[in-house]
Amino acid sequence: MRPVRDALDLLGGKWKLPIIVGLLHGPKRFKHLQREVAGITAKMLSKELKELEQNGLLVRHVEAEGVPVAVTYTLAEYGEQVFPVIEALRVWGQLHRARIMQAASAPTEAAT
Amino acid sequence: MRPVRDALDLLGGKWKLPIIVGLLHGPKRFKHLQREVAGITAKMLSKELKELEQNGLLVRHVEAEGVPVAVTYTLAEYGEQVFPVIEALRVWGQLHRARIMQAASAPTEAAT
DNA sequence: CAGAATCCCTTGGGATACTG
DNA sequence: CAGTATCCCAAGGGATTCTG
Repeated sequence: MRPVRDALDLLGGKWKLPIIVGLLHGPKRFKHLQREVAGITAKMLSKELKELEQNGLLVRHVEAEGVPVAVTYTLAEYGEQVFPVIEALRVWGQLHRARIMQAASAPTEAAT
Repeated sequence: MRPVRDALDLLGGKWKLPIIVGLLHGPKRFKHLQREVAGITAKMLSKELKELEQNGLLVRHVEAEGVPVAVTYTLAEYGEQVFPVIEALRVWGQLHRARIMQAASAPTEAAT
């Protein structure tokens, strides 16, 4: 149980996992990432990225110092390791969706 | 991504997963479960159990109507399916612990 | 025992405006 | 573009007390 709590401490909350998902397919810029993670505000994204970076899950890289500065975020190896967690969630989430659909289309006993 | 969000909606938060872990090894009474899930208050446990039951993850069963009434909570098959998620979290959590330990005992480059 | 009720504080997080 | 700063509300969650 303890390891599970540890993981939950680092990956818990509304945004951590979705952000990691957004970075699974390669580095992304701040703005791009914000578009990827539907609904997140700049404030939250900034805050969460900071935490994920501090825990070594991802790496922040300043690409260009120009006036419109360019920064990219890349998943660290350590961050990529959470992939199985995401996969497990995805599988269960699909199971859930199927379950809901079925319940809606087959009110065999309950309703009436 | 959508399925992941769905799963997060049902399993997210501080207590849902720990409660499910507590029920993995068989049915438990309210009080027993509260002891199992370190730190949870009766209020939270009650609230979370209600939500988990409504989503079909577990089943509430009144064993005895006596004065000291007895109620047990059992993981439904649907709830057992989240086991892979918990396992993935546990594995990652252990990886994390190992990483922290190593960082603390081997300040090779960084420190000094 | 199993939980509901009340009170209250803390945190998450959205909106908007501003800066390097 | 990549954030930061401020304001502010709603939800999360703890402590305590009460009841069937």
